[in-house]
Amino acid sequence: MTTTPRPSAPPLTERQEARRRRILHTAAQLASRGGFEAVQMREVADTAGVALGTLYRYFPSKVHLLVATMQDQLQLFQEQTRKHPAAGDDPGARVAETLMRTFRGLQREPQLAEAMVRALTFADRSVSAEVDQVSRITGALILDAMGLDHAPSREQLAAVRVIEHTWHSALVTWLSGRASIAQVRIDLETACKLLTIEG
Amino acid sequence: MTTTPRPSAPPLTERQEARRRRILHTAAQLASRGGFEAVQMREVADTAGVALGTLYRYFPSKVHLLVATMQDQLQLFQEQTRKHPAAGDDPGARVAETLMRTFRGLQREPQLAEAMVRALTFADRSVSAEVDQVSRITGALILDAMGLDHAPSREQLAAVRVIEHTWHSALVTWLSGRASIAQVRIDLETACKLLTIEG
DNA sequence: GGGTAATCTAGAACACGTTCCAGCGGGGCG
DNA sequence: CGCCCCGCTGGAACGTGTTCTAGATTACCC
Repeated sequence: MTTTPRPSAPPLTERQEARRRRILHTAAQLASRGGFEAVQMREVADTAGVALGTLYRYFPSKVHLLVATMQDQLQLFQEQTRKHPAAGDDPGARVAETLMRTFRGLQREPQLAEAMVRALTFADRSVSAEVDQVSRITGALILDAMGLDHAPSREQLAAVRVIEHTWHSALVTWLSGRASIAQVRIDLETACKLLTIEG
Repeated sequence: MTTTPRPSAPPLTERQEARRRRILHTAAQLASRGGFEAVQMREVADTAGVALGTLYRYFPSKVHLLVATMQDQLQLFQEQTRKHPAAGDDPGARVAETLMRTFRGLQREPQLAEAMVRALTFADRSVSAEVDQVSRITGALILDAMGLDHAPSREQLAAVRVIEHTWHSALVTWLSGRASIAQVRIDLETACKLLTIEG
């Protein structure tokens, strides 16, 4: 569940893996400075030391590139969270706390967050596989935080979906300056009530 | 609450109002055909019979244009809904039903829906006022469907926010082909449970 | 009607995502 | 070793959103 880099593609050589990393790192760096619009494909290519055509061979569009960056970052958060899981006896509270921690992680680089989330929501069908992967990681994050000792019920899975929707949409409203962090917390906590209530 | 076209701007002359309408109509028409990317500013201007500069005077960006289109469409739905409100004794069910109706309305012109929603989620801070207006209409739609005879409680308002998040995000996942209509219905119904439950 | 300021038009120009092409280099295979 | 294929490079070129400019038209006030 932790690594699914290229399901059905030939494995990359070491140099290629290094290139891919350089590109992702450059994208994150540029995004951290100026957000979505500061990630310019020519500049990414130059800074990462690859030709523009090569950049497009690795990531077929700017959106693909930034969604891949989001995958990267989310996996880092996931590892962090597994090392230091949220405490508490209420599953809903643990989930809300975990998501708020992730939120604060994103908040530390708001421009990077803006770039990744804009890409994520702007993505069309050609990126749906990659976006789905992000969604899967997010879902895993939530399920981890629930700390179940058995398989989740149908109701729980439905609740997780709504929490995920709330997470994404709240992120968007925060990034566009239409909601405060406090409001995001309230929204997440409200959605998490679905976990502890028998519908 | 129904009309807030230009909060603090000089009123438009008749010719100007007609131009604005022509532009919005053209945008919706082009979007219906080919979605977001088919709405090309030059073509909108040509078809609407205005100069490119004029188009940009009325709508400062493609995103502004499509968000305004969304406002337009949503208000139509709102009028429809007020004429034929959803029946049923459970507020949550009424809300879910109302949103599903709106959903099916959008489904009738999927390309138009795609264009409007892509614009809505891609919007940056410079469009936040307009996006907020869309959010307000959506909220009103939900509150109408709840059919309250008194002011909504804090918990109810919180639930409405989560329902709205779910609505937006579910719309996005449906448009990008990652969720079926049935799944969207389930997600909305799940979120609507928050209304009938005392937190 | 005349004057003036705002608005509109036509079209060039610019920025950036994306595509394409010609040539080069390195790694595997005979 | 020589050859070939594949990926990489550098750079031109294209499409579309956005901006800018000069001149025509309109709206409005006297």
